[in-house]
Amino acid sequence: MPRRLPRNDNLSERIYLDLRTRLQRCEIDQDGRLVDVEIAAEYGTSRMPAREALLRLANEGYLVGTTRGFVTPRLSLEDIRDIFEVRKLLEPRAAANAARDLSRADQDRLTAAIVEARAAAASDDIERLILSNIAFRAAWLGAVRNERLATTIARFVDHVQTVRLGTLIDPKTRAVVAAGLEGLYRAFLDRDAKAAAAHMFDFMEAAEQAFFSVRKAELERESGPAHVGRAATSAQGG
Amino acid sequence: MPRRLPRNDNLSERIYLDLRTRLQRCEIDQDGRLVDVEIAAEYGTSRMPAREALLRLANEGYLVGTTRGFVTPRLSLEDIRDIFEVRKLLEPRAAANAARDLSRADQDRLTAAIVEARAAAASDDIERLILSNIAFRAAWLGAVRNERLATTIARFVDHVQTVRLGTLIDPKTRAVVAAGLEGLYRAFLDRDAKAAAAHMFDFMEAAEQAFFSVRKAELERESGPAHVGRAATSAQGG
DNA sequence: GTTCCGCATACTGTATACGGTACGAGCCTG
DNA sequence: CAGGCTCGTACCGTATACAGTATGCGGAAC
Repeated sequence: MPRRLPRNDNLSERIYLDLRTRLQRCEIDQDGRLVDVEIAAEYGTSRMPAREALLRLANEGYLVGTTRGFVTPRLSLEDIRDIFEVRKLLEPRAAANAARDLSRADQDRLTAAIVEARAAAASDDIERLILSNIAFRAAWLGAVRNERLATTIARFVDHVQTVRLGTLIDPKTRAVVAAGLEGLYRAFLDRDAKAAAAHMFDFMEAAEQAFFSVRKAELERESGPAHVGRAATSAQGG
Repeated sequence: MPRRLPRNDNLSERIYLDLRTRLQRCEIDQDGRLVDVEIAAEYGTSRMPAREALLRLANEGYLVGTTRGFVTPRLSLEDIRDIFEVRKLLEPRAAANAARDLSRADQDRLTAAIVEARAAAASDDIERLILSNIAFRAAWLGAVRNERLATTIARFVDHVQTVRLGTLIDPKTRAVVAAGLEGLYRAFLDRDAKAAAAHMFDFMEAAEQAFFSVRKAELERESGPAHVGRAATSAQGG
C-alpha cells in the first residue's frame, strides 16, 4: 500500500520548508520585510501558497505579522527567559531518551556532525559551526522517538536561532559550546541517559546565559545613543 | 505603545477559534468529516477563511487532513504516552509558577471553577464537569506568566481532550479528578509552589492511566467485530 | 459472482480579482 | 517653519473560478 501523504508535495509546503530552513540559518535579512507577493514571485507561484506559508510560519512563531508585511520577531529578554524555561524542562529528558534509543544510523549522523563541528571550530568558521551545530541537534533529536517532544523542542530552539549568530562570535562561548557538544556526544555514545540529561541541562544553562548577554547587548546598542534604561539584572557574570 | 494585533478580527481567526472551542468541548462529531466548503457555508463566508482555519487546526494537531476532508485524529496508545510524557514535564512546573504568581483575579476564577466543578460532581452532570474542568485549567494556566509554556500545555491538553469524555464516565475516575482538583486548589490558595507541582504530577499520572485505559478499551471495541489489522495512524508530522 | 475499468463526484490546491485599510507623502493652513 | 489633512500606494483579507486528483459506484467482461 503506497503511504498516503496528501499534503506533502504542494507549493505551500515547499515554500514553508524552504523559508523555515532559511530562517533557521539566519539567511533572511533580520530587518527586511517578507511580503507574500514578493515571495510568490520568488518561487514563481501565486500569492496564495506564499501567503499560506507565511501565515504558518507566523503561527509557529518564526515570524510576526504586521500591517506591512511579515518580519522576524524581536525577542525580549523575557522571551529568552521563557523559551529557556521550557527548553530546560524538555531537552534534558529528550536527550536522555535519545541516549537510550540511539540507533546505529543516529550515532553515525551524530559522529558526522561532531567531526564537522570540530573542523569548524578549528578553522574558526562560524557559519560552518552553526550548520554543524544544527546538524548535531537534528541528529540527536532524530533519535527521540516521541515526535511531539522532538518537534516542540525543535521549534523553541529555532525561535532563539536568530540570536545564535551573535553568541558564537564570542570565542569564549564557542569554547563552551564545543565542550558541551563533546560531553553530550560522549554521553550519547555511552548510551548514558543520566549523563546526557545532566550535560544537556548544563548546556542549556550556559546557552541561556550566552543568549541573554548577547541579546541584552543588542538591545542596549539599539537604544544606545538615546536614553539607556539601566537594567537591574546584571546577568553578565561570565 | 498600542500593541499591533492586525490579525485578530478576521474571518479565519473567528472560524478557527470557534472550531477549536467546539473541538475542545467535543461538540464536533468524532467520525464526521470537516470540509472547507461546508464550514464556509456554515459561517457564511467563502472557502478561503474556512480553509485557512482548518489548515491551522491541522497544523496544530487538532485535525488531520485526508484526501477527503479533515477529521479528528485517532490517538494511538503511543500518542497518549507521548503526550503525557511532555505534559508531565511541563505542567508541574507551570503549576508551581502559577501558585507563585497567582493574582487575586486568577484566584477568583479558580474558585468559581471549583465551585462549579463541585456542583457538577454532586449532580453527576458529566458535561458540566467537563466544562468546569476546562475553566479550572484555563484559570490556573492564565496565571502562568510564561505564555509559551501556557500555550504549549494548552495545546497538548486539547489533543487528548477527545478521550476526556470517555474518562469521566467512570465514577472512579471522577472521584480521582475531584480529589486532584481539590488538592491543586488548596495548593494554589496557599501559594505553595512545591505542593502544586507535586499534586499536578500525581494528577498527570492518574490522568494518563485513565486516558490510556479508556482509549485501549475503545481500540479493542473498534477492532473487535471486524478484522484486526489496522494500527491506528496518528497525527501528521508538522 | 467476481473483477476490473471508466465515469461521476467531491474535495483539495492554485490562480486571479476586488475591496478595505493602514501608512506615508505632499499640500494646505496657522 | 510646524502641524494637521488628504490622497496615493502598498499590503492584507476575502471571494470566486479553475484545475488536479482521489474515491466510490455502476456496468461490462470473464
